[in-house]
Amino acid sequence: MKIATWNVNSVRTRINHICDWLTTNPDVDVLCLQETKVIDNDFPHAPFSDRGYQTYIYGQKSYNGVAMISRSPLENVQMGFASVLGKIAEPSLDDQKRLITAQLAGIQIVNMYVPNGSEVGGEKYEYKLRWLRLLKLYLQALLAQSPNVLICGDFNVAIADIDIYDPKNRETKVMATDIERDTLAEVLNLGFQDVFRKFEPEGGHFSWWDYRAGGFARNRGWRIDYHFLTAPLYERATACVIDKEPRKMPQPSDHTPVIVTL
Amino acid sequence: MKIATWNVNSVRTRINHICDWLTTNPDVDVLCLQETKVIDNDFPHAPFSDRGYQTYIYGQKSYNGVAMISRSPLENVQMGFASVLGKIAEPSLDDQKRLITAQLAGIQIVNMYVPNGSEVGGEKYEYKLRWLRLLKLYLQALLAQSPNVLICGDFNVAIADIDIYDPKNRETKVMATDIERDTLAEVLNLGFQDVFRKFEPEGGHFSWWDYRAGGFARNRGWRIDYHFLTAPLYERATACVIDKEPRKMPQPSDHTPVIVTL
DNA sequence: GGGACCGGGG
DNA sequence: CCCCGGTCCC
Repeated sequence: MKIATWNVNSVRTRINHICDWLTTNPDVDVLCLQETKVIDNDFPHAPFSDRGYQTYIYGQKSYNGVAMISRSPLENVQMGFASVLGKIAEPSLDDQKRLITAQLAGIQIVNMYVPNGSEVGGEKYEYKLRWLRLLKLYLQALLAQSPNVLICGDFNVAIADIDIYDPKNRETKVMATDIERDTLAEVLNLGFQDVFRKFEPEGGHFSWWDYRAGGFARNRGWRIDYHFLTAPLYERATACVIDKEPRKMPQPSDHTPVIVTL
Repeated sequence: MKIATWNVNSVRTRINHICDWLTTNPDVDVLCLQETKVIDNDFPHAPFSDRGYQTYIYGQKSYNGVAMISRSPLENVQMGFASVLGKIAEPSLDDQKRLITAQLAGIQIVNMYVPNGSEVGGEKYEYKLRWLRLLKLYLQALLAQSPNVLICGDFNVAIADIDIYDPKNRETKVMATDIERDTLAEVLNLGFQDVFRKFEPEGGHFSWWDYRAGGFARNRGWRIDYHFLTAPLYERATACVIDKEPRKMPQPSDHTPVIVTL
């Protein structure tokens, strides 16, 4: 089974890129999208259903939005924190549509778009940290039901220095501060491992390059898109690759897909 | 000699269409553009100079803007009413960049983008009529200097019922009212003839189709782009054609080129 | 419907 | 740098 994650930065703008990518990657079973940036009523279902995919969407206007595109029907699709946790202490953490989960073949797949955080120490940064803390409770609840949990998406955190083209002054950079790393580590310590690192110990592998200042041309990237797997899935995994091809196309997303093979 | 007029609805958005069109129409000597929608500092000169064309521009931010693209250098380029008339009674008629003229091989070529008028009877409609009245004085001044005057561009008036796909209720439609026609006729009565009609008496030939409601697919068009010629040039003319091909391309301008052969 | 600008977000 | 959503204009 192949599961992919891709922050597409608008599913409508990128629909042709996504369809072309599915055509050249027909063995991908589930594609997890982030930043669909579209309300559910306007989601382009037809391009996917025409190609034989099911679509599961959780969108909002303008910002955020996640979706799962699957060859086979998914089961028990749940959107947002509250759908899993019941009443949550800070309901505003579900205002932004960033989290969808479903089951396929005994695997609990969680697709997420972690808040970016904007500026270190700002209000959005604090929201990001609170979001990650609630994510821990959310995943605890899922882990209580299944040992096979895969979480993937745009985590907006480079978890190690080798995941940033230039980690200098990283404490000033959102996505790179110790507190973000530690807060995410608290989540991952529930029993999730970075499957990309099972196969690739070296740095210099990135999943996002800023549109500005020729980030991609100069390979000034960050690895912020991941698949984190619980032990049974981690053992099963036979590959995890970053596909840089879509980032080379005209008018690309700033992110590129990451694919895990189980 | 071939002279073309084309309202491109943004020269930057349409630059590839324009260059492709020049490549397939290498015998066009002068291309008059309207609605360049770009300030002079941002005009894309290079695509034209790379292909061996001179560029003469008179632009503004967002709206309006005209340009002349020529294989040979043009002479005595003048922008706006005041450059020809000196002080004008209503200087605001030069606030919008809609008028450029130059000479080539003894022909005075005038490239214009007549105000649209927005709604019949409104403030912009009145501005359009005043603009056309000043145009008459402007052309009188040019005619005093040369018998060979060609005026072309987007006139935003369908001069006869056969120039509208459906002339019903035309008194309510801007670009079709008698007062617009009469005001433009006052200009043309200085000695200009519609050279398209030298070769084509039938209706159903249009140069503009609204983007909305499938205007082009249903051929709901208007003929509002013209070449009007003084007698010596009118006699010389051997062809005048509307080239609908660019309007069939993806992401086209709503107007298509009109080419006169002298 | 499709340009352009602006302001917000990354 | 590029996306979105408003607003203006045609």
